Amino acid sequence: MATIQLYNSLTRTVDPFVTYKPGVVRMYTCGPTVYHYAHIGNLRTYLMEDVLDRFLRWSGYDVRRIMNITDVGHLTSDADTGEDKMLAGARREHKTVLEIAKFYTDAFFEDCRKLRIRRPDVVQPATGCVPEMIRLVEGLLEKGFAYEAGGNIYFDTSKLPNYHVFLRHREENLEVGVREGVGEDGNKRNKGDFVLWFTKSKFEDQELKWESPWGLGYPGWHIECSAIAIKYGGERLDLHCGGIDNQFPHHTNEIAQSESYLGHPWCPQWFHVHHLTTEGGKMSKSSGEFLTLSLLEEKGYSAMDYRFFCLQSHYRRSLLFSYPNLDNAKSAYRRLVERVSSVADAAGEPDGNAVAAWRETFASALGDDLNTSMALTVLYDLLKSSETGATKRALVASFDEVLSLGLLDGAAALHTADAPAADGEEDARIRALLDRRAEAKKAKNFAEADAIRDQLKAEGIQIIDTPQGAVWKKL
RNA sequence: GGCGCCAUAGCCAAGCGGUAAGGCAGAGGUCUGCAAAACCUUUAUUCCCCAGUUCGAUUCUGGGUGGCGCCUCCA
Repeated sequence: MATIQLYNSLTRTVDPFVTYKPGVVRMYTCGPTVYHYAHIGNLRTYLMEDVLDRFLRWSGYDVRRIMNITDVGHLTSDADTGEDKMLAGARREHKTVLEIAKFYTDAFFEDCRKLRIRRPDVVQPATGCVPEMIRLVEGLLEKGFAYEAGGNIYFDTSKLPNYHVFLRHREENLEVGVREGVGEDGNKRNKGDFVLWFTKSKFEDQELKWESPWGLGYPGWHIECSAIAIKYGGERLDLHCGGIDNQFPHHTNEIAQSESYLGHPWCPQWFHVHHLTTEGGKMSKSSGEFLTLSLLEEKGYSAMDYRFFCLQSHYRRSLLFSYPNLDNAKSAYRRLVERVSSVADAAGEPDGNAVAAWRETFASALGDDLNTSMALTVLYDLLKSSETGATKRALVASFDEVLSLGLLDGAAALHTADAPAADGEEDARIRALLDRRAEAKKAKNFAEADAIRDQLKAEGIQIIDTPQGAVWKKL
């Protein structure tokens, strides 16, 4: 197993990757809040986590990736004045909360499918784990880490000697209500305290409520991840992932809850993906153009163009999204697939030694804090090298288990020229036009030849002239 | 107010103590009736600025400047 190093947000250094049980990775990745479509910034995080997941598997680890689906309890504010996001979405679309959740969960996984993101081994909606959350809150109350105030249960952050594990915040410097619309909750004993369970909310029309020892209510946001992570990942998690903005308060609160409940350290390694930004700053659903994968597709970009765009950059750097930048990735991806297609059908046996050596180079690029940009360079170097076609083909297939760029599939799709398209009639019509163009060229009637070329181009069909004659492909 | 991250060619982006990877775009070439596609060649005397450490700094330290994020909706 090659050496793997990852930046750890807890230690703030690049550390050797370790697991509690050798060879086994329990990996938790915060999932989407399903009250709206995911934007491409959200998707970047899942995409980079997917590369990590795939790379660990490729390296021989037995990985279990767990993901929650937030379909309840994610408030627009953590004070008890907050409105539930799911409820807001439901109101917007005149549907029930669960209908909304179902619809957007499906939409989310459809985006993931297009982006070739492996489906996590465990996908758990929060609404399916309420008893586990209640048990966790009970445990925290028993151990004295939580208190009841004004009908809600709060976590008492003053009970922890080191609550701010990621950032060196000092309690007195925290500003309450930095963002617009966030009010102060008078029930809290300390500024950092947060709600574990609500029974009282100013939004009494909360649609989903559960019976609990404290009355009819619903869970706070942070408790769902602790409950789901412990249920499926056990008491010792190896790796916890998420967007950088979740470092505080969400992940900080998760650690506080989980470790207080378990009574021992919980997860030693934290992987945070930085933001996709636009010229105006951080991408959000409310401001500016709402950039979804579907929108990119409408504009002529494929999911793989976007995946390539993300892979070119490092997960721990913010990435500037712009259409010119995406155009850049689009043509780079197209050309990459073009190059791969030249070895896609290579016959013969790959050279075992060469395969091992290239795999090692590839592994050390990704093992160095998931340097995807460098991994792509290894791919380019391979394609440029003097290795045989069979060796290249085998390695492209291997690398693509991690990169998941659909390289060989994409290359196969380019071969419409050789293999007639499924629609034989269409193919025959185009071939007839190509023959007419060949005749025209022979007769030096270039005006007609060019007219045919322009006509096909207008239909989205590109003519490629080869020494053996013209072939075509769809653009 | 506090806590962090970042600054490398026209653009994206690696490298992080030994003299600037890779990709896109651009330029030149091969091919072509002309194109397109493909392929080949080429593109930073220099890494935001100023000090310091060092034989040597894009890389380390200090100080600036600029951009971004977090401080209870956020991936």
